[in-house]
Amino acid sequence: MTDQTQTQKPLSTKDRLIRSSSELFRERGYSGVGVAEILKAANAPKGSLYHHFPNGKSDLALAAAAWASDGMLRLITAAFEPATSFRDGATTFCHKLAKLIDISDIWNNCPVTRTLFDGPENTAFRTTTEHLLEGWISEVAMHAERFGSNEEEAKHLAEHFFILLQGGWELARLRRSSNVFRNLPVPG
Amino acid sequence: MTDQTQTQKPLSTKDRLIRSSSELFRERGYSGVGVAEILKAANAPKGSLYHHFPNGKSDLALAAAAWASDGMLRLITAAFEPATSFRDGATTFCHKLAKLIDISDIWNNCPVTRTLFDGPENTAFRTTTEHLLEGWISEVAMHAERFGSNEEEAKHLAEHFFILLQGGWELARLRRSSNVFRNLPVPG
Amino acid sequence: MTDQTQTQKPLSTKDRLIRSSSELFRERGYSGVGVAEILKAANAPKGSLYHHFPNGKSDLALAAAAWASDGMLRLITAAFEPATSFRDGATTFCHKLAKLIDISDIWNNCPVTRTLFDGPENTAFRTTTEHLLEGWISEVAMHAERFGSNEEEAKHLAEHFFILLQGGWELARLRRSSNVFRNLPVPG
Amino acid sequence: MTDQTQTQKPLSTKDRLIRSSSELFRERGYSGVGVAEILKAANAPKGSLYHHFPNGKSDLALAAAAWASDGMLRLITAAFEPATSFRDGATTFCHKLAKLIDISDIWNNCPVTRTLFDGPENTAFRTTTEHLLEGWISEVAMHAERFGSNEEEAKHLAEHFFILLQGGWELARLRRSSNVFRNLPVPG
DNA sequence: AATGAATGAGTCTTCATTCAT
DNA sequence: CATGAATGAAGACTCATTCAT
Repeated sequence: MTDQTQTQKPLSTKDRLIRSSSELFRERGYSGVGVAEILKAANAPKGSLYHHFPNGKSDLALAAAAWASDGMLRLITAAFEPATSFRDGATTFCHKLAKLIDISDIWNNCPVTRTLFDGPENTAFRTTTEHLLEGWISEVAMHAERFGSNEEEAKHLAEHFFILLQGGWELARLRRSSNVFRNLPVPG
Repeated sequence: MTDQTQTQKPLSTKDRLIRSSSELFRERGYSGVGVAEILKAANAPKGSLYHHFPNGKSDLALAAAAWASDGMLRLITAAFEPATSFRDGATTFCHKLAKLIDISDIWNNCPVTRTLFDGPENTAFRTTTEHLLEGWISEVAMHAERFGSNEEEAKHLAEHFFILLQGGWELARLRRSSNVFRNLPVPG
Repeated sequence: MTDQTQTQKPLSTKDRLIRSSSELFRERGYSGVGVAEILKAANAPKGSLYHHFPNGKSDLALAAAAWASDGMLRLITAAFEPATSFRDGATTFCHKLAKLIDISDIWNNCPVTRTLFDGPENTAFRTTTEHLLEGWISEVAMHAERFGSNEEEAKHLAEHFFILLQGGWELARLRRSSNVFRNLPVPG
Repeated sequence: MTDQTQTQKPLSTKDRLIRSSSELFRERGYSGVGVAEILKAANAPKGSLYHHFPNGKSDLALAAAAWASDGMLRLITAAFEPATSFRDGATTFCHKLAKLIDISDIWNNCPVTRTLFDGPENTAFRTTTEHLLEGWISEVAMHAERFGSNEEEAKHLAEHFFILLQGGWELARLRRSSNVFRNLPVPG
């Protein structure tokens, strides 16, 4: 359904690095994952990382977060586009996310905050984090407007939903249960 | 009113270790803080950490999270006890937290998740995290019951509030603004 | 007058590699310069170094030192040929060198010792170093004979001058002043 | 005769690091020696270097150069103090140095320039290099004054001698012969 | 209870080189 | 000749912990 999952031909080293590291960072955070581990998971040789990502681990984390963020945007689209109302879209999104969590534990963490909030505190990390997460919010806001909200309302709805999503991830991790998302008090 | 703030006499080495590390862990996460840095911040001699905390950094992180969690519990009590309704208490809490964030950036992170979710994945960490955070939830639920909710409703209210709090911390960090808490859509 | 300076047409990749690396090696020594940096300075593609210099960096260093040594020989000739005495030639040489140092810092290092004494200790490096530097000495000795010295005297004069030159480079670097060469106690 | 050589009791880890690295740096230059090699030569564990020298290799190089420079100062004193004239002292120094070169090849390089001129180009390295080498020059100048030179003459004599010493090291290395020093055209 | 040296596994990164195209 | 991906050994350095005093 998406390039991310349907690809059949073997992935390039660069793509393997992005995907493997994305999963690892999401699971254990930027500082919790070593370069050696990433290389092993991606089945890539040591120096190859620095060919594709001159700044090494940090460059890779930025790319990994961006890639994972794309996945979230697709999930948002898949939930909200066919919906009949904002609340309907939000609820669908939560159930889809819960299902993904059940399938693979890595979904039980925000790929962006887990990867980038735990990283070095530099401009590149801040800028990318803002760009990606504000992208989620404006995407959701766009759907809210589509369902009749004015710009102001849409913005608030989207931010509210974002807060629930992030907080939901924390409670879901604490409770080790995807049901947190199934019961999320979604606005609308 | 509390040991945490009123103490005048010089703190013991152990207490200095707990407080200093608590701030550092909250700011940069478990893996983001080195033992050397903690010792320097606490002005504690090299080997002294292992005298008070035989298991070293991880023991200290558990103690630091517990100490910081106590501070949050006191903040909950201070907000909800004199309140006239759950919503009133929740709103007061949010404003108090926003003020603390304005005073010191370290409040702009959940001291427990930042310290323990980023740490080693072992039983002690899981158990302590659950104990501390569920403690927050049941404390809030207790106040909800006090304001008339039945047990079931109170539990939901408290969980909802917990989710908003955790999600609020993420958005506040993204936006670098304590106003996120002043505008939090508190339930009640 | 020389290929080295008058060439107008664009240099070949090989020549660009030799010139760029020669400057870099002279500035920072063999181990102080990375292959990547040389390729960037020469604007040469990655694998191209190994096309022209099968043994890579070390081959290139040998060629770079030889090229730079030629420049020194030309400087010797330019100073001693029109001179009226050995001392006159030596003094002229020192002033010419001082001027070059003022123009570009790279002249403030012996291109041969800086490039080859700092390199791998193998036969090729030793042989080339000897060949180049003894070439300087016999060139100077040749001029000494031209001015009337017998073979023995000429050899001593040339070695003495060589020692002053090498030592001068060290003191000039220490003092960061080309005047060291203007005041060199030249023999003759 | 000196602390440097007469010590009988086992050296501390720190001293072993300084002495071993001093020899290695003098032989192959700052960039030519790896930390692992130093640790092996000093029989010291990995982390121990950073306990004694917080800035690692560069700190160690500064200490090693200072230690070796002390040795040179002692050699200067031993040659000039009992001398009957500057030229006598200078000649004695050259013969002593030649003997040391015959005993151990490491003496056939200036311990300071080889260690520090090849290192990172920062203020600490520049300052230390100047301090140490100007120390040699003023020590020699002091002896020149003792033998009757006025301040100006003494300074020139010392600089001249320094240049011959440094240049001598280069020619001695090129020729692989300590006789260069035995025939050095010492001033006086 | 305090101290600072010792320890070595582990960190990320750079290196010169080789390979396939 | 040119290109850029691949390669892994080696680079310097940091880490939490242990030990002897």
